[in-house]
Amino acid sequence: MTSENPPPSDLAERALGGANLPLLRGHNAAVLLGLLRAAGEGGVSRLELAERSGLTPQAVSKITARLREAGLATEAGRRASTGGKPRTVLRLVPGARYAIGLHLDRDESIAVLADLAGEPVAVRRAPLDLGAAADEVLAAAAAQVAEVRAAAPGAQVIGAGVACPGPLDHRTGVLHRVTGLPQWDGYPLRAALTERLGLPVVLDKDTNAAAHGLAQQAEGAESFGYLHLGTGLGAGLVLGGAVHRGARTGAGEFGHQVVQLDGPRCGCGKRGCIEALCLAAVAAGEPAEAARVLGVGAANLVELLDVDRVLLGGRTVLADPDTYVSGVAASLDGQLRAHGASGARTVPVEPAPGGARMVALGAAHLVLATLFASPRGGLGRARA
Amino acid sequence: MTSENPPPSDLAERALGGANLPLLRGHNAAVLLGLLRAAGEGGVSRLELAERSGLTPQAVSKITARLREAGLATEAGRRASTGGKPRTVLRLVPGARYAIGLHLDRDESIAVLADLAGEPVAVRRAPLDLGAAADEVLAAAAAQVAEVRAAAPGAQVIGAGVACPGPLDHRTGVLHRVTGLPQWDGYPLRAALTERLGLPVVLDKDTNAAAHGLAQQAEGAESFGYLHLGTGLGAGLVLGGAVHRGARTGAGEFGHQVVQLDGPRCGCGKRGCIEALCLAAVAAGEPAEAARVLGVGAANLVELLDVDRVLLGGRTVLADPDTYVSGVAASLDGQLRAHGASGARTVPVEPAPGGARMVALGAAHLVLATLFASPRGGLGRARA
DNA sequence: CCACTTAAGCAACGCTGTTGCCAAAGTGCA
DNA sequence: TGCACTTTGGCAACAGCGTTGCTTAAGTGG
Repeated sequence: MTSENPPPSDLAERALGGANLPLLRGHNAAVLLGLLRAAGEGGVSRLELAERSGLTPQAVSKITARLREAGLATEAGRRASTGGKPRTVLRLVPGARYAIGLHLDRDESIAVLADLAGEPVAVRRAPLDLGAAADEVLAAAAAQVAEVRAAAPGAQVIGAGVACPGPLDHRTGVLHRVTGLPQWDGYPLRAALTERLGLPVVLDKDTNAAAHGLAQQAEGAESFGYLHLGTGLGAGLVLGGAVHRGARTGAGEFGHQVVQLDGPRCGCGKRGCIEALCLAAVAAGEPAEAARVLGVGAANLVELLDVDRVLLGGRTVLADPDTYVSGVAASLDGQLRAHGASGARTVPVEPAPGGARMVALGAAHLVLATLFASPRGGLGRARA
Repeated sequence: MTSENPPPSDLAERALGGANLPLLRGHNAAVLLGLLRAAGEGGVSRLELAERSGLTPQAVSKITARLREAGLATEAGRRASTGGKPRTVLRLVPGARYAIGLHLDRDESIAVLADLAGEPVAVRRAPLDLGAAADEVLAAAAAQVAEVRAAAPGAQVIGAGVACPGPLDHRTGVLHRVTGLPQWDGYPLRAALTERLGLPVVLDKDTNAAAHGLAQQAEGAESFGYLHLGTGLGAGLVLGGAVHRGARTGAGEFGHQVVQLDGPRCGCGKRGCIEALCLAAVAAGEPAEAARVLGVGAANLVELLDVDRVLLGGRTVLADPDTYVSGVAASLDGQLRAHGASGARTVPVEPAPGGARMVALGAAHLVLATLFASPRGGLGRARA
């Protein structure tokens, strides 16, 4: 790769659609990088890359040669022979690039340094008062980022992904009214951090960052809903392999889905919101009832969007994972079975792996994603 | 266009991702065709196509020359001069290709012949008993298709889109248990019709076909929910310009969203489904209450997916559009305003245009869509 | 009538993936 | 040990894509 790829996902002021050769080149490079990442430490041979990408073996040879020249990939051993010359295995070079992930939560912040393979290289966790002055918060965040960068001196860091609670605009990087923290309303966090860190910054909701990270890890998880039960209740949606943010980054408002017409009033002003019902059950020490309600909401989500699975996370869930996972699964199954009749479909409910740093790692993945292409995206397949 | 484009959206046995030059060529041709269609009868100049696609003017000249050679586009007058040579206007040739749209409903079927511009050229409406034997239904459908084809003898028909109620698999073209019509369970309708009609066939749910058609018509309707209230209640979802079908074409099960925990039992076996509540209100002669409930469900959908607008259709709505549109709008607004606080966002609620033949026309659009590219899809924009 | 402006095609070009061919590097049997 | 065979993967030539530089076409306006 003698010249840099055009960034596959940019600000995208307007999607134009026309494609030219440099774009084609960058796209194919991103596709192969995506396949290399998916192969993990085991690696892939050139011919396997050709099969999976639809490119010819010769094209794969050329493109991987550029990737190796750029230091992004390397040869790593060879397969067993099947009667002829054994296949050479190619592997991603994890240390070729790094990305920062920063999770700014209400009372703490977590920063990670992730390598090209998406593995965390360094993690820093520190208390944070998101209600403090903006400059104070930015300084703390910058210091934390500097600490994780110190873990790999000289590393080529391509950007920082920042995950926050509450409504925000992913495209402009501006925060909206974070519940209970009015001082952040309208604050251009991405611009401020870009300047402070000297790095490209992407900003997203915490649930979206988590969902994005989970989408990279779970193998065939093309579509799922990630339900986050913590101080509030939110969701991240992955549809067709990509995070669905909606027209204004507002998608995923799962907590204020009404599941009880004219039910008890919620803090948001509506009645019968699932968040109000769930949190009331949690407060009353009835996690089983909370899980039942959550399962009904999950069933609504599954039926409306036809997702493959449901993942659960957040502090409340992490405190008692078995109760929630089995409770939600039972409730969800009951709903689907009642409805499904012959369909008899079951949707797996699982705890989201990764623990507390999952959101920060997902934020780092948001940055890394600019280098890779998911198999779904792009023009389609090359060969008829 | 000396050789045929590779079909941009095919069976897609597996999305591979790699792109080569023929694919690039077909993609750009599809992009320009999409822009030509969007321009309508007014047409577009080459330079405007270049701006909107991101391609260079010279590339647009070459590609449009191929399109003109293939008969898909033509020159149509010129713009007023701005001091130099006036721009030549290009326009789609509507009669260059046609597509069949077939809506098989429970008690009637509607067939349309649509031209390249998506306009209906012929419409046939006939009673149909979907409960009859498969051969009988197929014969009736084939006869109806022959009738609309007769309206344009010699027309080049590229395929037929077929819209059905109930669950089905869009990818394989197999019907699942259509409510109340068990004989269709597992029937490979697409394969049967492909053979019978001698045309490529795409099969989709009626609500998806409607949503797809509406997505082509409404200008900037990148994302919306189409709610269909007829004998049942369903939805078609358009997210990011494309119909969202989910992993198994099961998305859009809006009617059995639970909005009343432990509410009245629904025919599906669950409790408090929005369909049961709505239809009960309709049966009781209380359309205002039905609209209120529908509005709560619409608010759930809007908040979960962050769509731009809500469209209403279906027989029940068509019978009393004003009541439903204003009732749902009021209910939806109330929900969003209560929640939104400063956001104060309003989501327009509109009746779906097109009347009874809308689903059939949308089905025809499903076929035509294989020729066009939406501005969102593809690799991105060409020029930095 | 002529200078100027704008549109659009021609020709040469750089670069993409593709094709045909050959060297490299193994296996397995004689 | 040697040789036939299989498979991998690079080299070289190539067709075809959009791009660039330039020319021609077709208007306006003084």
